[in-house]
Amino acid sequence: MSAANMDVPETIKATDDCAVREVLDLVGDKWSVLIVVLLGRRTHRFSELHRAIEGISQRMLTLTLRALARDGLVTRTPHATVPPRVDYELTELGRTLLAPLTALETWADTHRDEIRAARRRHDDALQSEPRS
Amino acid sequence: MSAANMDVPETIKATDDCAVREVLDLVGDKWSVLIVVLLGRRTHRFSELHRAIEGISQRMLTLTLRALARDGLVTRTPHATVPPRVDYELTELGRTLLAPLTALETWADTHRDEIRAARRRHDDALQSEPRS
DNA sequence: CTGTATCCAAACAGATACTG
DNA sequence: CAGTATCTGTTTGGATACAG
Repeated sequence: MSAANMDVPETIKATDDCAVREVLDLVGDKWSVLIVVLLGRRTHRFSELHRAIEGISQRMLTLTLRALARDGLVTRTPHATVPPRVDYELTELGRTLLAPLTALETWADTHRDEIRAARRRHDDALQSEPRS
Repeated sequence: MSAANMDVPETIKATDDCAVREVLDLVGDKWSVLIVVLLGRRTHRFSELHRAIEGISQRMLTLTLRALARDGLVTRTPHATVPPRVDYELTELGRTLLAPLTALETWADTHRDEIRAARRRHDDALQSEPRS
């Protein structure tokens, strides 16, 4: 825990003091974490990312990278070559995010089956007792 | 890490093998983590959550709770009293999520200022060199 | 190659009114 | 009290065409 839990305020404002919300606003979208994880492995250029992340559109890749750069998680390095080439790399700040992200990933790996089981159980229950 | 990182596949499919994506699909929305954190403190009833989470609509609270219940993260316990009363509680699975969530929260707390600084720096740079 | 611009469809989310 | 139903506005994201 981050020191003592302060006062443990009874009321939480989503837009306010909640730190988790901030992270989620940063990387809670569809593609950010994938990009961060990929860049955690090594520097990638635009087209590499585009190929690596199956299903992402050019538009979303651009937008997501721009947001990550704005938040100081990745750097954008254009090379004045022909053809042009742009490298994306994790910043120091971005690299620090890898650890907690990995923790989440581990959790997902560990409990993936439980979640699926719970979901099946829940959905089955709806089938057997749609008796209002 | 969850054992050896497999093959470290070069290509990641967003809908596929990425475990992080699964967690984010679970709690990556606007309200889920807040609810999980609140329920991590103690059991809450519907109206308590509604009051505690400033800004959430009844609709979103219902939908989010339903999703969390479906994924096996919270339990829903209706009491046949007058007036009716429904208690929401974290499941064992839900409680295991608190740790990685806290890790993220800590990260956010720690780096919040850096992010804001990076954002300002970035936005200022756009002001000073809109020279195409 | 690395984007931008535009258009459009679907998902998301709030407000409000109503029900058991 | 604890929802459900509906309607609507906003946001998100893909497809496509085009540009430096």
